[in-house]
Amino acid sequence: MTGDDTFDIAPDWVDGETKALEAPHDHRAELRLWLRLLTCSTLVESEVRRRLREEFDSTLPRFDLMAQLERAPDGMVLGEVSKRMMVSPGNITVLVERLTESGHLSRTTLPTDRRVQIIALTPFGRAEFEKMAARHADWISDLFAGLAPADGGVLMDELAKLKRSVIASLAKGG
Amino acid sequence: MTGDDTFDIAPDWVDGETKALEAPHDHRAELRLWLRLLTCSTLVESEVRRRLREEFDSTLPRFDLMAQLERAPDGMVLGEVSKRMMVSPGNITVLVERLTESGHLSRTTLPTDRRVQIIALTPFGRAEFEKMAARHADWISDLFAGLAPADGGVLMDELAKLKRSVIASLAKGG
DNA sequence: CGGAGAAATTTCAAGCTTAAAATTGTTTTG
DNA sequence: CAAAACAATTTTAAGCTTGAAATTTCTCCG
Repeated sequence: MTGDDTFDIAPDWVDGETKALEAPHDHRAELRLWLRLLTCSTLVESEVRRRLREEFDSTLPRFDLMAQLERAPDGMVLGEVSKRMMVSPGNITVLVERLTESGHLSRTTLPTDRRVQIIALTPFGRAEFEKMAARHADWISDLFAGLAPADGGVLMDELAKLKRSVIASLAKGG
Repeated sequence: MTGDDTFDIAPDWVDGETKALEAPHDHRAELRLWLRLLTCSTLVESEVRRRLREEFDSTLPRFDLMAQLERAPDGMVLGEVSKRMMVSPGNITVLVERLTESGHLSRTTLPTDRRVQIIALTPFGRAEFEKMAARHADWISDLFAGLAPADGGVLMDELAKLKRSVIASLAKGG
């Protein structure tokens, strides 16, 4: 596919614009960038999963769920949690089931609308989460320690631009 | 760990000048950076998964496996694939099973060492993969289109630094 | 040779994830 | 008011993922 000029010869009925759309653009730079981004986040993420399991016998999804609830002392509606975590509603159902069994979460049906489930951290769940969150912050800090503060700032900015690009593309093309 | 990445505005205080704010236990900058990184890769990754399913009735793990095999015309040992993909060996077993059933992969036992399985793309598998890879490159290109080439370059460099930091931290003894 | 140990892979049990269908409850409308 | 539309959640079926245990096959050393 590389070093191949097959596509330079286009039928006459292909106008400039169509040809441009169909020509094999060089997407290598974007692909490499994407692979590198994915590598970084996979490395960090699997290390975090490993340590959550080893130190707390817990999982990342559970940690994330509790993190969402931490800032909502009065609890949160299931659907809201699902949206914030960007996962399917059915997924939340299972996680909540487990965390309720283990005493980390409480769950209430809203009296005024019995379709709605509200979940919140129990005092026990909150205490457990705080332990985990403190360790989690340490881990991330260690993993990122080799990055100079200035580089961290640049990375924040560039990732913000990337995020805008991705969201714009999703909104436009779906 | 997926999440809202609430911090959309780049923090001006993350730079060399304001080190005073970096108290010993303040890990907020790293946490925010990590959340943003994760948000970006989650956004891209789930879109890629969605499209692989919709357009090809396939999955990201299968695509990744085939991608590893694409540049190995003589095939690759299972363990090598597992290392390169950074997933467990048992995982590869299942993926290979499915892709072999569907005719995308061939699998041979090495005659000189019957413990060793060698897998390779079949011609059909290669053809299918090439279709998918072309589309995949287009998707990534679109998603990243809002990022100026210069920003892409900066991002590559900064992610390289981050990757080094993470790997160094993992090696040191996390 | 023969057994200990190492290496490659598979199996297993448990958990996560999703899309789609089903369920339950509420609201709107004819 | 009932029926239809809508909303929140759960269920279901399928697939991915992992760590640990098991299996098969080699290799090495006495």
